[in-house]
Amino acid sequence: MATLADVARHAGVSTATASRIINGSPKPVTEELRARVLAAVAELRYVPNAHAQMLARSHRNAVGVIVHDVSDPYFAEITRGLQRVATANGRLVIICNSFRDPAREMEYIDLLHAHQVAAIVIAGSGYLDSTAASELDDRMRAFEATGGRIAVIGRHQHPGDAVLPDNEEGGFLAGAHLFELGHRTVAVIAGPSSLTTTVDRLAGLQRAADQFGGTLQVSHADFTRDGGEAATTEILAGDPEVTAIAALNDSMAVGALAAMRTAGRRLSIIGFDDMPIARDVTPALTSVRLPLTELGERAMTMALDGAATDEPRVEHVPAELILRESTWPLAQPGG
Amino acid sequence: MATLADVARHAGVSTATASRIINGSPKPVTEELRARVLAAVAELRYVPNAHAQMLARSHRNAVGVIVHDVSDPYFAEITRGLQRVATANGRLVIICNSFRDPAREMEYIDLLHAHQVAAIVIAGSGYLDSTAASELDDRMRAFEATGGRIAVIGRHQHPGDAVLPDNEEGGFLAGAHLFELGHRTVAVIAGPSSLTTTVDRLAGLQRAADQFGGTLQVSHADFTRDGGEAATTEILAGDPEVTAIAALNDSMAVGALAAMRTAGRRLSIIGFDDMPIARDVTPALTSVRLPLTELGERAMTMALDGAATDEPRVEHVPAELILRESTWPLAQPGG
DNA sequence: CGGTTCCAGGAAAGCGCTTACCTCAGGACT
DNA sequence: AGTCCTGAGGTAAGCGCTTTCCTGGAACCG
Repeated sequence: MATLADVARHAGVSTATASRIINGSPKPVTEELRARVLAAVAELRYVPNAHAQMLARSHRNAVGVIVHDVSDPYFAEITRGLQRVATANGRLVIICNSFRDPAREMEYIDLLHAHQVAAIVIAGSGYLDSTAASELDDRMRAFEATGGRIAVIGRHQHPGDAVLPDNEEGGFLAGAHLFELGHRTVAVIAGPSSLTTTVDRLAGLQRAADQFGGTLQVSHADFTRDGGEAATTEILAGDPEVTAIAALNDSMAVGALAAMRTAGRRLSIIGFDDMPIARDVTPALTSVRLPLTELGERAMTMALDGAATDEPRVEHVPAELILRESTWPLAQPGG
Repeated sequence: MATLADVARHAGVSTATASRIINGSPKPVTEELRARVLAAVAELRYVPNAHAQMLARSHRNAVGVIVHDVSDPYFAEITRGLQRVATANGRLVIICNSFRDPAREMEYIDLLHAHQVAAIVIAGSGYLDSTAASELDDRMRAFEATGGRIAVIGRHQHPGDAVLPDNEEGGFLAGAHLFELGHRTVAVIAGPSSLTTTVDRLAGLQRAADQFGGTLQVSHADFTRDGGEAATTEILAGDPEVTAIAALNDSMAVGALAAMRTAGRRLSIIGFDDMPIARDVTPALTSVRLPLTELGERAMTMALDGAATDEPRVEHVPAELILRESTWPLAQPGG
């Protein structure tokens, strides 16, 4: 493993000079030395040790990202936005999957902290469990105390920079849409009740139910396609009053579609997030859109130009109803 | 920012003792000192500087992953497998998106090299451009020369550890299936011709065509859904002899389905990769399955227990045809 | 020509940790 | 009583790099 010292020796200069040349420091250097050093670098295949650099400069270059699961399309979209902004700013991105486990999340915060990242972006619903939440806050605060910035996406209970999709409003939009179509009893396939996303969307749905005088039948699944399929199978076997389904994300809605196909039934269904797949299933899914990539971009932007302001900045991002073919007026089944 | 020295001072011990206690070194220490140090750690919210640790130990802990694009479901699946194995081994994973750009890929190799990762896994088709390929090889070799391990997924031209899905055989499977159903002229929506994945799958398809006496009409897209949709629109407007389509990945196949729906036409279509979405579109997509998560797991396993063997290890992973509803015998259109 | 500026380049002090080696008691042994 | 351990803890030498400060000589001035 070639070191700077090797390069310097090889080129017959001091490490100081070699370092300056390699990093293109403003200090003037003779062309000849520069050439010698560069030649040595090439010959020795020298690659600077990033850890030593980090230690010597106090410059923090990397940024950390904690998501529930990158391979979930929802987070994949967010991550895409995060990465775009980060790499545009020349930052190295370290991505961590928390798998919705607060403990793991804390570990990762410490890990990223230890790696001296300049900022951490945490995406994904928060935890209702207040012990977990406050321990997390502790960790975040410790990190921020050392000059790091934290931005969260969709986690409004954290007091700090945040970009917040309006989940409550989204829930209301979904509910209002269904009730306006004449549905009176709507089955809701919710996510885990420990997540704020679930709670918020549910709250919006409930507000719509109250306002339109409808009824909600809530069951809980795990935000996965298969969970949605299973939940729907039960719904179809249950209360015949149910004429429409609201799934709290598109993955579960897709599973619901499969269950209905299997059962040979067709209820109106609305999803959430408007993931790319929504327009490619049959019927194309009506969904409450959240601009995921944009959420990521905004959060990373916020995290990177941190320190500019000292008081928490909060950006709200509205939800939007995307009408497609999976919802129809109650009177004319079969849409 | 609290340092080890701060903790030591606070607890009234030397940094050596503090370090030993914090890292749980085997050296025996009085209970009292241990308690004092741990208390200081908690009070000061001390988090060790990972860079300093890396530098002091010569231990390499992180592993790097380079993929074309994590938010592409194909790579999301692979990444999932990579992560599973890596975190199970207590490794930090650094994920980099090359966006199919060899130059960026080289940058990332150097970056990961600089970060002293223990291993690098590169997933995704290689580049046919021989200049790019050889420069890449150069970089990899330099990294390996310092004791790092490299494993590639689906890139057979790299001389080193590799796990290789059998793309050629997959292409053959797809072609054979279509020709056996009685189709004689098959339109192929290929990926960029600069990628080996494209070339290999195409070769298999061609072998099937030769063997069954069929004809291929190849057009190139970019492996995206929209690219597939556009290509299909052209195909439908072209040669009426075409009765089936082979898309070289599922994303493009999904786009093709959309184009057919728009045009009101229904040709048999087969996809590639068997991504999760394949079973949820209508008609459900017949596809050549590659065990993506497994590819990731195997590659990471290989990369991590490196140095065990010195000669390159190559694992071949077979492709498998998954029959669904998007292909049917030529005689009975409408499947 | 002596003195003042410049300027290219080097010496060396860290950055925050780990760890090999050393010290110093107290106890066991001959 | 004198020698040797042995266990608990400290000292300090790096790990590979950056950067401040210093040096020696060339260029410039009156």
